Amino acid sequence: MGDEEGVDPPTDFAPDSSWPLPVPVPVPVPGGPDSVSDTFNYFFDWDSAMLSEFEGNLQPGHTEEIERFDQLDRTETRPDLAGTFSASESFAGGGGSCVSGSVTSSNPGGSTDVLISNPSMSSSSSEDPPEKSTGSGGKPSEIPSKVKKKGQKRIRQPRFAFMTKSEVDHLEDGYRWRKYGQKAVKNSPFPRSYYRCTNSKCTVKKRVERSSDDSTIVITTYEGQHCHHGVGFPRGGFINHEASFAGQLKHPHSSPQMTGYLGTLFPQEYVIDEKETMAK
DNA sequence: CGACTTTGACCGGCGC
DNA sequence: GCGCCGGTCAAAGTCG
Repeated sequence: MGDEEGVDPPTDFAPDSSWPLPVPVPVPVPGGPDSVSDTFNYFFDWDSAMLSEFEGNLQPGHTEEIERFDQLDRTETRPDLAGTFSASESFAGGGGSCVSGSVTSSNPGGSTDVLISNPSMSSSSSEDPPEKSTGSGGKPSEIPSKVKKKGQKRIRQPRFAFMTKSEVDHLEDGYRWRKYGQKAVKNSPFPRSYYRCTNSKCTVKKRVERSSDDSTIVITTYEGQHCHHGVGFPRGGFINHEASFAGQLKHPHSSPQMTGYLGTLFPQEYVIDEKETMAK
């Protein structure tokens, strides 16, 4: 009945519902801008990662993995970790937003709680600020025009970044995004745009910026994980090029169809096999 | 009219 | 302690 009527995420992380976030092509940014290099410090064995994700989703233990992954994310700048994580460890917990923290919930009856359950979700929840009361004691209740939830430490969600060669900054990925900010980044002539999933129950965010090294390369960093289907998203269907992208990665050398598919949907010149391209 | 983008300001973390 | 910088907010503007 209603448990899978489209809007609500299925009870649990079914492979077709919670997208393993796009595709973190393991691209070591060449000389990378410090702002992103940390993200790229991870070198996933994406093949395994994807498999792990799909297979592991249904396992009850993924909760722990999520937390673990979250920790990994926080260790970001540890080069020693690069290439050390096995995909199953690092990606299986790709979970983020909708589960972060406590997880999942899966709340068969309603997905709403899922979001709120995350104590660390300080940044978002803008939709329904429960009570930012934390006033932190510093600010007078006098309406600080821009009062933020203080006192709460911002814990980042697991992030995945990938580079795509494209002329457009904002690539279609099957989800609707609302831009909530743009900032000039240091060491880069290009601004960085901040997007948030328009789904009120979803706190996934993504940053989009162009590589200062190669302006044709768009660096997209996802934070969190969708807990809903993309727009017009047929269950299990790949409409999202990033998802397709993922599929492509699973068969980097034997999926000509996917390549064609991508080409059809997205005229831009996407670099699918960046492992090769960037490796040069 | 609602949804989305733009943009300036604010806040917190971090390095010096 | 101070300043820089990334990230976010929210008012105003734009568009369909």
